[in-house]
Formats: sequence, C-alpha cells, structure tokens
Amino acid sequence: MLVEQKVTRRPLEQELISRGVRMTAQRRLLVEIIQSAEGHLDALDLWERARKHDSTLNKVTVYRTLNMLKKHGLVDELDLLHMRSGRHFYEARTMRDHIHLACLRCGRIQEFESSLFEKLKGQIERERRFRIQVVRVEAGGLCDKCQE
Amino acid sequence: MLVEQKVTRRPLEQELISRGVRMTAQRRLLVEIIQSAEGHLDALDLWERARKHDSTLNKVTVYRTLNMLKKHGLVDELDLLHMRSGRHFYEARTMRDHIHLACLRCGRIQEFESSLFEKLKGQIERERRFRIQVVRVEAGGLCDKCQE
DNA sequence: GTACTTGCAAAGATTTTGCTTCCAA
DNA sequence: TTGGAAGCAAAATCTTTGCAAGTAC
Repeated sequence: MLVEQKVTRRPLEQELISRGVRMTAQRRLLVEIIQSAEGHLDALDLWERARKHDSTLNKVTVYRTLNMLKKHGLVDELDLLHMRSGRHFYEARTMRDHIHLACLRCGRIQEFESSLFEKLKGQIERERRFRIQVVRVEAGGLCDKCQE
Repeated sequence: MLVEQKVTRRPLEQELISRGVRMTAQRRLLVEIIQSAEGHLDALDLWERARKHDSTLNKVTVYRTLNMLKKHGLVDELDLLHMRSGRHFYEARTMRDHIHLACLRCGRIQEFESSLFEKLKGQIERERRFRIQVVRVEAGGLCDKCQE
C-alpha cells in the first residue's frame, strides 16, 4: 500500500508564482504561516499571527488572500462540525485527502488517512460519473482520551 | 447487503415530545417543513416557507429552533462546501448516513450511500478508538451532466 | 402557576465591497 | 507604466442576546 506523509505539492509560494499570481510581502507572510501551521487556523488566528511580523497588515488582506488561495484550490476550508459556530478553518491542501476527527468534548482535531477512503472516492466517481475536485470528511464524537 | 431507504427515525414531533421538549405552534410548523423538504434548506429558506403559514413567525425563532434540534442531534448542519459562503443548510437526520455530492458548476446536490462508507466509519472507530457521533462527507466537483 | 418560548430590537461576529493609494512585474 | 493588491472605512450577512409579554403543560 502506498503510504505517503502529509506533503504539500510544493511550496505554496512557488505554486503561486508559477500560476502568475503577483507575490507581495503580505501574501508571502500569510502563505508561510498557513504552510508551517501545525493546527487549523481561522481567519482571525491567521491575522493575529501575521500581525506579529507586520503590524500594519489588514484583516481584509487576510480574507482576500484566503479567497485567492481557495480559488486556486491551494487551501481547504473546513468548519470542523461548527464546533465554533460560523468560523472557517484553513489548511494547505496536501497530496492525499484526509479525514478530520473532531472530539466534541475536548476539541482535539485528529487527522486520519485510509485506503478505504480512496476506494470510496473511486466508487463515487464510477457509479455517479461524478468528477471529484475536493472532498471533505469531518467526524465528530469522543476521542479515546475522552471516553474513560 | 442491507439496503435502507432514506428514513427518519420517527416523526420529529414525536421525538421531541418523548424528549420532554415543549411543543409550540411555531416549532410544529418548522419541524414539519424541515421534515417534508425535498432539498436542503438554510435558515432563511426555512423562515420564508414558515412565514407563508404564519406571517408573524420571527427569524430568531427559526435560529433558536434549529439550535434546539442540533442540540438534540435531530438535524444535520451542512455547508455544502461553502458554495454559498457562510450559509448553513439543514436536513432531518436519517437512519443511514449519506454523502453529499455538490456540483460546483450547476449547484445540484446528490446524495450517495455506500457500504464502503460504513466500513470506513468502522475503521476509524477501531483504529483510533474514536466514538463517532456525527459524520459529514461533502464532495465537490462536476456532476455527470456538467461534464459533457 | 411556573418555567419555558416567542417577538422585537439591538448587538455580535464574520466576511465583503468601494475607493484611493501603492507597488510588483 | 500599469494592472493588480493593500489599507481603511463602511456595509452586508448571518447569528445571538436581553428583556418583556405570552403560553404549554
């Protein structure tokens, strides 16, 4: 079985440049934060982190950059089962789709990869002749630590 | 293989009464609309339909009722890949989980059930010792009709 | 009767838009 | 140089909250 680590296609900045997107200092900063983030950030998290490096960076620029990245399919937008109502979380798109497991008690987010998931996607594409571009799977429940 | 139709556990109103939830005319109306809706409604759709029967029903009551149903796990809250940014869609919870296929060109939403999906949930529960309470799968792409 | 629910108005939270100035290519 | 991007302020959306009045059980 092919086991691949969580690997982005290539650095987001490279990807953007090759697509003819104009690189500004703000975009470089935001993209760097998204890429190196361990967890899932929402727009405000991202803004707060960015402001530590560039205190003049505007919140609107964060939203516009996220929209640009979404349009290019370079980030995934999650809402993690609306645990924090209304907020959207972002992560750099990886080579391999993964499932998000959100513990509804402690809030921990785990990621899960599975060849069954890949098979399921194949089944959808075949049986419905549906060309999948993005998939999002979010499961909510109790993680192992919260079941004691 | 067990093939089950899309069947709700039992009428939502019954379910609510048995749980000791106070039934008002407003709740009866909203619950009836949710249950008999063919598609996926957002809060405003729901409000508009409800107002045709009770023009005094307030939008806030819609939000409060949806929150109550969510808390009881009787509706699922979807965002259908943020096709309409910010909006949440609701559907009565059915016995069997299903996958939503959202065509990013024409906007059509299809539903898909699969035993592979059930297996995948089993795998998550076993391998991560994660007790799943809700699952949401949304795939975005091109439906058969939009691929010509 | 009493606790829960509704309507109304107002506030909150998140995201988008208009417009001017600035800057990457 | 020039079209695209950023900053700022304001608007647009969607959702929640506080409180008085009404109602289910």
